[in-house]
Amino acid sequence: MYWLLKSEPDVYSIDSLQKAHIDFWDGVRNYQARNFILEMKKDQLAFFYHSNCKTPGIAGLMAVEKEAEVDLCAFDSQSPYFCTKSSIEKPRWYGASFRFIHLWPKPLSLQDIKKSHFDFALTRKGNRLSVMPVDSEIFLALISLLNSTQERQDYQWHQSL
DNA sequence: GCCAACGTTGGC
DNA sequence: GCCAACGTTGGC
Repeated sequence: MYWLLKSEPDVYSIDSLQKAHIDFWDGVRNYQARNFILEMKKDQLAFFYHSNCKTPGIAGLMAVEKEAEVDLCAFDSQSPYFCTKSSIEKPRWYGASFRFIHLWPKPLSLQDIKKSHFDFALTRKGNRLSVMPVDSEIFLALISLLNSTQERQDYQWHQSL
C-alpha cells in the first residue's frame, strides 16, 4: 500500500522534511486518518501533499521510517494539537515517522491530478482527509506524471534507485 | 440515538 | 476571505 499525507506548507513543507531528513508526523486529529497511520508499515512510500496554499499538489515523496507511535503533543497544553481526551494511560492520537525520499522541482498540481480522472479519494468532492491510501496503479501513474513534467532527466525519480 | 449548532478543512 | 462539505458536540 502507498499513502498520501497533506500538510500546509506554511506549517510544515517538503523542504522542512528534506532538511530534517527524518521527522515525526504529528497533529493528525481525525479518526479515519489516524487509523490509516496505524496501518502504515516501515518503508512504505507516501506522497507529501501541500494543501491550503497557492498551488496545492504533490510536492515530494517520503517513506515510513518508523511505524505508529503515540502523538505526545496531544498531552502538551501549549501545543495547537493539545487534546484533553488523550492521556498517557489511554492515548487517542498517533503519528508515524517519515524519511525524505525525493522532491520534484515541479510539483504536480491538484489541477493536473484532476485532469487524469483517477478514481482517487483526493479528487473526490468534499474530501478532507489528511491521510489517505493510494492504489499502486494510481501511485505509479502519479510518479510517471511527476517525472514526465520535469525539465531535466536527473529530476526524475524511479523506484529502482 | 437524533439532529441543530458549531468548528474545521481546504479549494478557489 | 468565502463557503461547501464534512466531523464533532451536546441537549433532549
